[in-house]
Amino acid sequence: MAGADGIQEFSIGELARQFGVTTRTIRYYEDEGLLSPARRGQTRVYRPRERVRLRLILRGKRLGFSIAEIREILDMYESEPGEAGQLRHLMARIAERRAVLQRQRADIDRMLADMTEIEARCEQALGAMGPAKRRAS
Amino acid sequence: MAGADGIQEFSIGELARQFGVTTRTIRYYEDEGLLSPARRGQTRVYRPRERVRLRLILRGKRLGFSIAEIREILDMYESEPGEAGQLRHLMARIAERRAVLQRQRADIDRMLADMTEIEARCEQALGAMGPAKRRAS
DNA sequence: CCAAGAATTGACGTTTACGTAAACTGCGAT
DNA sequence: ATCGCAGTTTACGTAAACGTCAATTCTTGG
Repeated sequence: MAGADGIQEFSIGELARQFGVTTRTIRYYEDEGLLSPARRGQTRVYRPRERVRLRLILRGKRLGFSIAEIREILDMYESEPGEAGQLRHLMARIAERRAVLQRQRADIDRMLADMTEIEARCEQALGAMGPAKRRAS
Repeated sequence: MAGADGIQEFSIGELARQFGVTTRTIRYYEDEGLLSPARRGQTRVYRPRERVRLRLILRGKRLGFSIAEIREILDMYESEPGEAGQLRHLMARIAERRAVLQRQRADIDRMLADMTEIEARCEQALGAMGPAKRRAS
């Protein structure tokens, strides 16, 4: 489970269990260029860096992003301090992504507010219902 | 575009333009039971209620929900004050949905924080770059 | 040394969410 | 009348994101 030295290593199966996905999924992400684990012989070896990447991938998935979008986001995380033009381009992409995220946040807030409202109506309906018909507090 | 009386009506094409989707998409949502517009003859007529539903559907899409999840959410919005058991069940589903939304919100906040950090590194790299290499302020 | 449980590659299957094309209908303007 | 446009149904096509074998190899505890 861990290398002889201090840094931790994981097999594909361990990673799959930890994150609740299948090994197929992890290999698929590699095919799509989102992961590139080291190899010991023929076997994949995942170290912290790849683990972090997988965590980011799954975070993106929970937000509904496509593999292509996630690839773009990952590229942002490990962009080298390159040339000025590159940097400006990267900052533009960050701005776009930020805009999408903020819209999603607004959507979530609206939907959460709606849930709260519906919930209140439910509670009120329960309250207005003869206590005989209720079963809990 | 509007009925003889006060309430507004829309054709499928108008709705598609307003929301930036295709008519195919709107018909698909109907096939999936998410919309059920009135009919004038054979032609679909959309009134405010269906328009609101479409707005909710697209909000759900932006958050990455599947058609099935969106169907569930829509069901919550127009649940009739039914029986106590139903109400409790509905409230449980609301709680689940709220949990998902809150997790998404947390994911978004983390990602936004990351974007801010990356952006800061970019700006710093630009600043540390000989002003000769920069092109804007 | 050896059986059994992981891992690997390859390939075909599946579901979701529409896109796209064909063939037809109804209607308002010319 | 008819031209053209918007709408309708039916049906096949497709890209994305894996699922699901199958055949093979690795490696590891006993």
